[in-house]
Amino acid sequence: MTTAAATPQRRSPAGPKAEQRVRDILRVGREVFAERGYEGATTTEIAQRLGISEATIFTYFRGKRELCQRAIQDWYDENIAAMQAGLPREASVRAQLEYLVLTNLRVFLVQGTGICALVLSEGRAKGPGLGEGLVELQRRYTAPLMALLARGQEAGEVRRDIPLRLLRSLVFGPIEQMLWEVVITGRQIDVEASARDLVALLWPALQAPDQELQQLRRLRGQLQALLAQS
Amino acid sequence: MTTAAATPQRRSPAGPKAEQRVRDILRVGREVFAERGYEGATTTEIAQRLGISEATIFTYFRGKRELCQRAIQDWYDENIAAMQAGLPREASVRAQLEYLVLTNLRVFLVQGTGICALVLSEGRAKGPGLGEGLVELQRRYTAPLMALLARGQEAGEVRRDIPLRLLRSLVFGPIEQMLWEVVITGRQIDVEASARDLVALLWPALQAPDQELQQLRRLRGQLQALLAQS
Amino acid sequence: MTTAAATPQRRSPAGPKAEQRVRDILRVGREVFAERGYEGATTTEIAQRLGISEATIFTYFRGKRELCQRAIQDWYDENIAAMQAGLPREASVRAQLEYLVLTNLRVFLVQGTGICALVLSEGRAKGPGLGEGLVELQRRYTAPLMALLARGQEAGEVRRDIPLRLLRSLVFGPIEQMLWEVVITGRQIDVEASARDLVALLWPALQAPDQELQQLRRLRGQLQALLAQS
Amino acid sequence: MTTAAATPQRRSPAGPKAEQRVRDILRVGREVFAERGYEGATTTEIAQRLGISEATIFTYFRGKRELCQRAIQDWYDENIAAMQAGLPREASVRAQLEYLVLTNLRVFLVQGTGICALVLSEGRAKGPGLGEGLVELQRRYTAPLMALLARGQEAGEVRRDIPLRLLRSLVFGPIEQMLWEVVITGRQIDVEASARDLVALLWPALQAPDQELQQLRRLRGQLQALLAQS
DNA sequence: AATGAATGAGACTTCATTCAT
DNA sequence: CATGAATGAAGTCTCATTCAT
Repeated sequence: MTTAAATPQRRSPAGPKAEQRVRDILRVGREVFAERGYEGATTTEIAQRLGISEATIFTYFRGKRELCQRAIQDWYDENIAAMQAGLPREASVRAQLEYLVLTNLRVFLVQGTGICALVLSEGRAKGPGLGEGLVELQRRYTAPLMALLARGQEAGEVRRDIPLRLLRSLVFGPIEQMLWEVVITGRQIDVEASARDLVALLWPALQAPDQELQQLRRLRGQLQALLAQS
Repeated sequence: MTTAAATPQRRSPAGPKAEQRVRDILRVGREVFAERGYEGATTTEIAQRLGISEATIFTYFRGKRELCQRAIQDWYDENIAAMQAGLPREASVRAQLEYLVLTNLRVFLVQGTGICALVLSEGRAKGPGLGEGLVELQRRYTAPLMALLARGQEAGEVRRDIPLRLLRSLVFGPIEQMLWEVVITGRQIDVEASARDLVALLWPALQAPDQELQQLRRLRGQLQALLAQS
Repeated sequence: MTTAAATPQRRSPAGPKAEQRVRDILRVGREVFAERGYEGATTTEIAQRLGISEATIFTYFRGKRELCQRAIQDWYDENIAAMQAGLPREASVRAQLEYLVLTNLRVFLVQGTGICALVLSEGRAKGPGLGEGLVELQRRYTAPLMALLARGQEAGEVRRDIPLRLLRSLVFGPIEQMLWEVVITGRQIDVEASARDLVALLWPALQAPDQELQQLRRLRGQLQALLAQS
Repeated sequence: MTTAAATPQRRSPAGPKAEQRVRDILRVGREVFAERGYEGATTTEIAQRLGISEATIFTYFRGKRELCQRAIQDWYDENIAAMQAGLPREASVRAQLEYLVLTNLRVFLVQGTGICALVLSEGRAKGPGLGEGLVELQRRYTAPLMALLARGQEAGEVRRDIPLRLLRSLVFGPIEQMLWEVVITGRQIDVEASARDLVALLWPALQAPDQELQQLRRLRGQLQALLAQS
């Protein structure tokens, strides 16, 4: 009796107008989820900000959860693209690192940390939460930095004796900390100076010890010269 | 004449049995809030896990918010105490730093990062949320590290040219990152090794540049000896 | 920066069907509040009597309090309008008074005294209760009688030496008493006869003493005539 | 199996101490019910004001309803007794009327109108409410006035052509109105002057028309004298 | 006799979601 | 396609009442 063919779910209508609708809802959805968190956000508010009916949202999305997931995904896609697009691949490793740090700071300071907090707090929800694809997104998000660090290692500018993961934490960790400080205290900061300072602070730790050794050898030479003079 | 008499507050019981109840509820409340976040947690679930009636919870706490606040505060109090109690004040600055890093990693890895995420995500809630006393708690939580860094500066072992705040971020940031990695990927790590590695990684960045100079001078002495031998 | 954005208000629907719903809910709400008092009434009962979901009530009203306030206001508006519409302004003061008394009796006997009791008992509630606009409504409700009494005073038919307030009490007081008797004992009364009787009873007390003097003078004339005949 | 003997409900312990407890609870219960209304009052508040446990209340009363009923009854008993005790039975009917009016005003103005409102609003509750014995209590409460009016009728000082019930309404109605005015507006009044004024206002309406005739006859005599002189 | 402690029942309210139009 | 209208399910919280101690 029951035909094997799945009922064609009449969701997500197609067409250029429809695409615009989807984009609008995603944009505002992102805003609201970022401001209020997943549970705190309501479809009512999203619909009201758009000036449309709540029901319309459900014409384009299967539910609140899906909308939120897609909003997060969109945010990642945008920022991953931006991160990769602007990277000055010809510059020095350190310069590229500065670019990535600066861009990361900007992403959050300009767009708010809401999405970040959203991901952090919803990513850990028990049961089948939002967090399905988050690991992969996070991986892609941090990919440019990972690649850069790898290139740095190859070039002998970044130490090889520490797992990349740990180095990544060393970079992203302080960034996040700085952001929370801004959020909590409300104090404004000079983004570019902060990026420069942070990289200056991190750079010695990232550098390869053998690199240090080379420096020391160079130093030894210099010292020899010095000693000769004294 | 008919001045508004304040509605009487239902006092929470105060006997010895009561104290145990309060502890139980706080313990389970902490669990659930950590797992689900403030909005996602329900008094129903807390009561069910305890095998008690929902009403009982409200006999001991004025409401969900108060329960959550006290759960967070409890968590902080416990860990602040633990952090200060075990600190080897006679050891070197670096050894003390290792202790703090290790303890922080343990705190979260053993107890879960839920509370941390809870604080992070609810701290930013609009309006008069949970975040009343959070700033102060956070300050007390980071106080041991701050004090240590300050002592390090006085001893000339930690660079003075960078604000303490930034140095703190440099320490806590990577810790948090490592924790997230554990949570997200589910991979276990060797806590003690990780702590050692992280400090080794951080130490050069924390050291005072003039300290480096001193090292170089010591190095020069050694080099002189070396040179003499060669 | 993260200023608390007002939570968006769920707007009540505004279509033509919606208006009917609002009217229905107000009608039944008035009934239930009248029967049970504010605290005693439940949204559950109102919804059940209407055969709708409780949630529907909250689609149209912000809450129980608002529903009750609007129900009371509606009741007042209806009756104030009715009172003023039917007043025979060309008739004698006494005839108009009879009309007002009769209408008042009818208002309560037909619609029940519930709303009246509701207003009386909730008007005194501690704190910011329902009683916000009640004083004003009550003023408007008694306005026709007050105006009539004032006109009576100007026309020399109502005594001027007593504050209007007291005269008003003299009229409304017994009306209310009669109503309670009906309610409590359940005995039916002849509304029109009662109104006539009550006015007959009140009239001497309302009349101006100098008016009495005039009557006595008239009487004196009649007496003179009488005396002459005797 | 089930013995016919009713289980002896172990309620209302006896003894002199117990009686004091009952009195205390009734006293405070009256206060709270008067302030908050039946639904608004809580056993919690009553217990707290007494400094005893909630459970104790239920040792002496079967439940909230019973407590409230007995509190109301007590109030009536007290005031009925007071009303009858102080009545100057030797004075004129009018003087006795003034006493009753004054006492009624005092009862409410001193003790608050809470109980009055309580009776009014709970007396009409649907189902088996508090209102069981209220009719009888109300009858006894108004008995002194009824008796006085009856004596007045016998003495020819109060008109006989109007049912006593209506005359009673004529007296109590305005009293109640005045009270509500005091409660609502919060304005203080001179109780004794108000009582005098009200009786002065009512007296003509209460007087027997044949009494009036007698007055007119007396007047006629006086008029004759007057006419003779003129 | 008094109470500390617990709770069942039920209140108001919110919100994601559905469906006929 | 968009939506007005309705609602089931669930949430937080209150309170009269019971019972072992």
